[in-house]
Amino acid sequence: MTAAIGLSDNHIQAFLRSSQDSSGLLAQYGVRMVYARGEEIYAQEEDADLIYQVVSGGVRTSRLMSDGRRQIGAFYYPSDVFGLERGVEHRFSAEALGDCVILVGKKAALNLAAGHDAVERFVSQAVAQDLSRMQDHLLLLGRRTACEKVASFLLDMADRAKGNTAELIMGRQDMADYLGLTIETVSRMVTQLQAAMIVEFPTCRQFAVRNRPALQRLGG
Amino acid sequence: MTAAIGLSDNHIQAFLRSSQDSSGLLAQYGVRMVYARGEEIYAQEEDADLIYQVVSGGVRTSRLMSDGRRQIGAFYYPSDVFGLERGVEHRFSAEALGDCVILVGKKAALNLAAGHDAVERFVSQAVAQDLSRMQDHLLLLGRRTACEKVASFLLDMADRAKGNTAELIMGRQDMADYLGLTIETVSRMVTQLQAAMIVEFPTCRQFAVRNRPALQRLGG
DNA sequence: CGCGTGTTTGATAGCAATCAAGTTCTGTGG
DNA sequence: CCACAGAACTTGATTGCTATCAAACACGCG
Repeated sequence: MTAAIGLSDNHIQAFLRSSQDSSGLLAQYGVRMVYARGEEIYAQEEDADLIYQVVSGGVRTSRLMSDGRRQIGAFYYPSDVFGLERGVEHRFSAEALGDCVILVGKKAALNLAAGHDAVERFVSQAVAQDLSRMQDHLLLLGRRTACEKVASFLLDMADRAKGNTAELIMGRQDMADYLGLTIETVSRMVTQLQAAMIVEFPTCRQFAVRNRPALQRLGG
Repeated sequence: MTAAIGLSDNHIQAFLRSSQDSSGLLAQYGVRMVYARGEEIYAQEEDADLIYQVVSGGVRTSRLMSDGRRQIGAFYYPSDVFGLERGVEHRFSAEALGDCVILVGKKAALNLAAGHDAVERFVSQAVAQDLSRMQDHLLLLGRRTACEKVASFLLDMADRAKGNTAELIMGRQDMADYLGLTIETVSRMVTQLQAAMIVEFPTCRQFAVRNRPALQRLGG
């Protein structure tokens, strides 16, 4: 799983533990939890001031409408912090994409243990990242075509993996619910991008970027 | 303008100034600025740690793609705080919808003047609201039909005005760019909702909710 | 009153959803 | 190791919603 972004578990642990900045906060004071594929990490209506950080595996946040339509809010990879979006009442739930390890900490407890400032820096940095990603997501959903959505998504995944190849930790349905498309349309666009020699999928969960400029023209 | 949400400027001033909570922070320590209709409050690439609060009038945040497509991130009404979305680099710009008055404060200066805790409470509350609204917006853009989008929007506007009537501070193009639709489709859906006796538009900027349950069934 | 901007309405086209099979992949048990 | 069942993915045919193109209509303002 961690191989998907090109880092070993050891590297990530080292990074999470580094105390130069506040990014190791949860590694020091959080509780380590293990979730199985599909398991719920928190529910749509539950309320608590918990902060989460991915160690290995991946997480999605999602919201289900009464008629079954679903929107995925974001995908989180190792080192990403999530669970911040639940202010007064939170509206999205979080689920494990595959088997994964998550660090969990209570904000109030972290304040006591690590100091108010460190927690604030930690949280506000995570919030800034979340807001920024969410803005990109808004533009994607509102103003891009199906082809652009998929291109943009693959570009984003490749960038997170810091390379031209990446392993997708989610299936087509999750991609569709993130992009505001149907599973069939996602599949067709992937086929189309492959036919255009822009990306290559050895398997449906792995891909390589073959023509990055073209991909950027579509999705950047 | 302030009449749009059913509060006089005096009421708003009183509210903004109240020192029981941190909501009067900018009223005490911020600078009062006046912007004309359409004027830019901050640009897409500019970077500064300024916080803004609407006193009267309204504000939109928007992002423009190179080919002219535009996505509006949010609309802000009197007492709303904005400008928080610009973490590392901010991607949206903010413009005045009509002539409006805005309070502006530098975060660093506010920390000195009002204390770290007060500023943090102020900011984190505003961030929570922003995140929550943004999540609703994501669902709206990704998984709702044109009719549902417009219904949801009108419901939201009526709720913000705390009543069954409201004055829209934005035109059809702004609505369209917020909802991820074209101006023609927005217009058609408004006509349709009117024909169904669900809402009524005396003028294109004013409306009354006639059948709230029906509107909620569509947009809730 | 006439112009310009903003909105509505109409006709048509096109993209993505839906409905419907196939095909590949994955995990399990023989 | 192979055979099989179920799930996930892909492909095809068709429909339908929303965009696009085009024109008429309202409203505010000089």
